[in-house]
Amino acid sequence: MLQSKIFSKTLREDPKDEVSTNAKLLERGGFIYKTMAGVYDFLPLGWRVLNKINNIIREEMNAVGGQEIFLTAMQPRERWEKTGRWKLLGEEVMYQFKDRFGHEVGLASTHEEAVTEIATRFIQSYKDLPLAVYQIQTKYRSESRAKSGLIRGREFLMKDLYSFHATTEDLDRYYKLVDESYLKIFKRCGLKTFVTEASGGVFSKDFSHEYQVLSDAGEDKIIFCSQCGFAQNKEISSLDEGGDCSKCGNKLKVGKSIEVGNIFKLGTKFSDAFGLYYTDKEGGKKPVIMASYGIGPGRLMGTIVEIHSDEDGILWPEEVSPFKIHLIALGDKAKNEAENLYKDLLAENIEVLYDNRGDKTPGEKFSDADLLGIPWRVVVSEKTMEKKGVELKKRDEKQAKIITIQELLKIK
RNA sequence: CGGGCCGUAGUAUACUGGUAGUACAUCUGCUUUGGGAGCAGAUAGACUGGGUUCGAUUCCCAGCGGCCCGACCA
Repeated sequence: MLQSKIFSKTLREDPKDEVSTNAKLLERGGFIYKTMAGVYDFLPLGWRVLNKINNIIREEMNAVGGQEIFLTAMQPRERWEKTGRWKLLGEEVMYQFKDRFGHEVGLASTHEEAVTEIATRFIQSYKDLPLAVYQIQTKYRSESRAKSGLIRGREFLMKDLYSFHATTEDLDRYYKLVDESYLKIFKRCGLKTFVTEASGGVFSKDFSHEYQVLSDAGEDKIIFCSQCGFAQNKEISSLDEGGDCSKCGNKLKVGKSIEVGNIFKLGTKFSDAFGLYYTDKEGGKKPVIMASYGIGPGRLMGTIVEIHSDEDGILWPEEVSPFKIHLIALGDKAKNEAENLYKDLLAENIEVLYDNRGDKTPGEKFSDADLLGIPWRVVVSEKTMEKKGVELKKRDEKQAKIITIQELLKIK
């Protein structure tokens, strides 16, 4: 991609109406644009990052047998009446309105109702189980207070996986599988998460589990053991800071954290409401046992910025970076050389953002490179041409080195 | 939803009861090219509505919008 043509521009100053690191850096870098509080547009760079994250999630969801689907945001009131949540969620987070024919519709803030209703058509026998479906889809929530950029919005992307089981044993087996899958996802996104015990809600006396990333930008508080990884949400925990970890004896700490994902056993709440039953081997009729598993890709993106940034800008972990290489041409004399290198990199299928802007000074290009946070910076200039190579610098290192173009093309 | 702070060019900021200045960005020309470059010129701005006033961007009220704290968070 040519930086001179990109549908965004970097800003020199922090936007005055943002305080959180992720919002400031993502807006300054031109990754996102704010349409209203808690509602952000994704511009080319941001959309690339978001899709990198989504694809990591897809790979891991497919690996645990998830089938990707895409459900509607707009849904009729009647569906939500089955669980009594039309009123409940309407009073809290759900956008509801009448269309011009007077039909009452709502924008889904979650999809248990939808997926359970659909499942009643396709799950009838124990032979249809287990089953897992997921989507990456836009959710709407009328949050009383949007905050912290991408961390808490009113329109946001969510990956939601729903699993259906004949027995609690099978649900437990799959729950564990998804837990491992989630840890892979967050690791690939460059995040260290604490699997945190949290309230299971009114329908389960088990814990649910949240994936928490320690960060001052977070709105949750967890008590955790940095040695063995045990963690509980402070909302439900009776443990105290400085106490001993019951698992390993280490001292417990308390910290603010961002919830980037959660997994939750639903039991038969939705199956009962929609009449989702299956016939077992003996011919008996039984409710399907369900669980749901969420990850917010946009929130994940914001969290990555909170964790991986310095005073100059973002440091994208390689797997989610919008590009692998940021190629910078300095000066007219280096233009042809840089142009050729750009083509060579493209031919090798290396993702490269090429700063071909002719009217920017070196300082501005370097500052932009630091802000955008692409892991590898490659400079072509008169100086590097004299040395018969190009300059390579990692975003998280101070020192640059000169390497040959042949070496560069092999870095993949 | 309660409380606080705040709305001035694309961005960030000044000053002002007599219609607004600076920097960056943008455009033109020339120069320049290793950490936000120089000269000359150009374009561009008071959230909305009401009130006070001869006159309001400025003062007052309301609305709308943004951020922060708190409550809430399927």
